Amino acid sequence: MNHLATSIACPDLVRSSTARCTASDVLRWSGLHALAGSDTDSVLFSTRRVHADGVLIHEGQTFEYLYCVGAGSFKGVQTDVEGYEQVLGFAFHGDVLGLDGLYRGRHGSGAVALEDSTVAVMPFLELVTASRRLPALERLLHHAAGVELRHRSDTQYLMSAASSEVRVARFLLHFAQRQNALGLSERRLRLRMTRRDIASCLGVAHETVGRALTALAQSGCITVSHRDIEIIDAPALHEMQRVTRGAPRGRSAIRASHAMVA
Amino acid sequence: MNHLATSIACPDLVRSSTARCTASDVLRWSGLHALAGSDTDSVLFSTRRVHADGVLIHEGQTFEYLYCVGAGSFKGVQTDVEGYEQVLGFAFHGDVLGLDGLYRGRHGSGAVALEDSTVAVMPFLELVTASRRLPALERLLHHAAGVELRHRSDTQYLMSAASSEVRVARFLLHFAQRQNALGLSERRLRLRMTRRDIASCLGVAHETVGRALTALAQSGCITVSHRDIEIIDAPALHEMQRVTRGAPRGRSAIRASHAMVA
DNA sequence: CGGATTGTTGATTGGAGTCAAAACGTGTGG
DNA sequence: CCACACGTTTTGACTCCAATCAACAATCCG
Repeated sequence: MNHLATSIACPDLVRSSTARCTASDVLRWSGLHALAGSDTDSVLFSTRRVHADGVLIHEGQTFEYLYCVGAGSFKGVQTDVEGYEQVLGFAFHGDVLGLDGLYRGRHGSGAVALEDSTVAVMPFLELVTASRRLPALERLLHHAAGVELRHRSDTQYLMSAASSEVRVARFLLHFAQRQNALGLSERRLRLRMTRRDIASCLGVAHETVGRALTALAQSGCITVSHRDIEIIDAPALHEMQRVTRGAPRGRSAIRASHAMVA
Repeated sequence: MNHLATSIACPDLVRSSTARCTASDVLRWSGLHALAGSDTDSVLFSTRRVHADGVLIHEGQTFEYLYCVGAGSFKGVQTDVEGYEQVLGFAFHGDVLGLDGLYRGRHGSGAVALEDSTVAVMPFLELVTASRRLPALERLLHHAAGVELRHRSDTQYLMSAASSEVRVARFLLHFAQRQNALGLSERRLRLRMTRRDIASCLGVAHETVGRALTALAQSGCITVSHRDIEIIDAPALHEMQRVTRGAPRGRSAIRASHAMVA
């Protein structure tokens, strides 16, 4: 996967300070295979290894780099004055981290590795200037922003569910969908994060996440073994996940489709 | 504020199809005053009026335009299969709508006007090509993405609060802060949205929003009259808003600052 | 004026937060 | 290799907050 074009020949033992990857690699990681070409092969990024629980981005840090996850996984966090750590979301292979630094040149949220991980380090200003020559890099940036916004919406959707069981069911389905998009199994899930991280992200107590998981297991939807979860009855999970807050009493959806503006 | 440069002389009766504004206007609306110059004066956008409850962006619509709010306000919505309308956030003067269309070229969420409003219509592809010549437009795009991501984080923070009263207090403070950033009063707030919209955004029942408001009023923090809210005791509101889920039991914040990776 | 939407208030009840304790896993150092 | 400490996970019991249902008042429309 790594084109070590001009670099050292021992891929496995490359020092993190010297390891490099190309923009084409990043494009492929992000799912933009068609945009990887000979021109982007010549754009090199350094890579950085982050061990489990290591901090890739500190909250409040000045914005300099964007990172693309090559291997491993991260959680996005925001710590409030009380020291409570709110988990904003999770990032996996191909996701770009650090985009919130676009606001006022400071990272409003941090990124912490859930396991030993590797990222491509993309200096933002260089990326921008290079993107004026290379539309592929421009597309990469826009795509990354779109994906990030999409993930935020999804997370809000998770949190909006009324019951905790529904939230957990949605979380599992969402997780499975992302795994599937990466070519992994959508049935066998290995959770990289703790129950507490999930709980923070869903806005419930961490005990509640556990209870919801055992409840879902007892109803036959899933099996749970530590952090390994297997989805047994996906349709049942989907059915469970549908229940939202309140009845669709208003006809707001209908009204909306009427209220089209020319 | 609007430069009706070459247009008709009766501003109030201008047809939406003919009204125009310049990129400099949009830059100023977004707070990027320093970037507005003679070069951006020559870039024209058409404007569009949307009456109250009018739909600016339909969910699922193909992505063509970005919109910058010139006057009025909007809510971002996502309707699920059941017809339940989840409010993702609110947009005011200077906010850019439609960025979630960057993901797969379709708008994942819609935008509905809370009152009669006006937006600048920016064709995305034209904006991108123009931005290669004009760094100011490039900056505009990045700034808009940063602001959008910031708003999403803020909304997640609102929803993460344990008690409903805290959520509402945070919502008011957040709202006041945005009003203040626009040069409006941070004490006198006029809510443009219904209690139900707020409730959806905060993830609580709409009755609960009302109860929380009356409770905050009875404790002397605020006064409430319909949709007009005055913040009487801002420090007390801040104090109220601090309470988060659970005690700061772990030393995660401390550990994080130790776990710096080179 | 009348209908619909919005907002408020009350009574009830279930669900989830909280506290507590124990089982389980993991990694560390003796 | 074992012992120990620490974090994670699970389970239980209790309490209370907020969802829900319901009725009503206020407001905004045409």
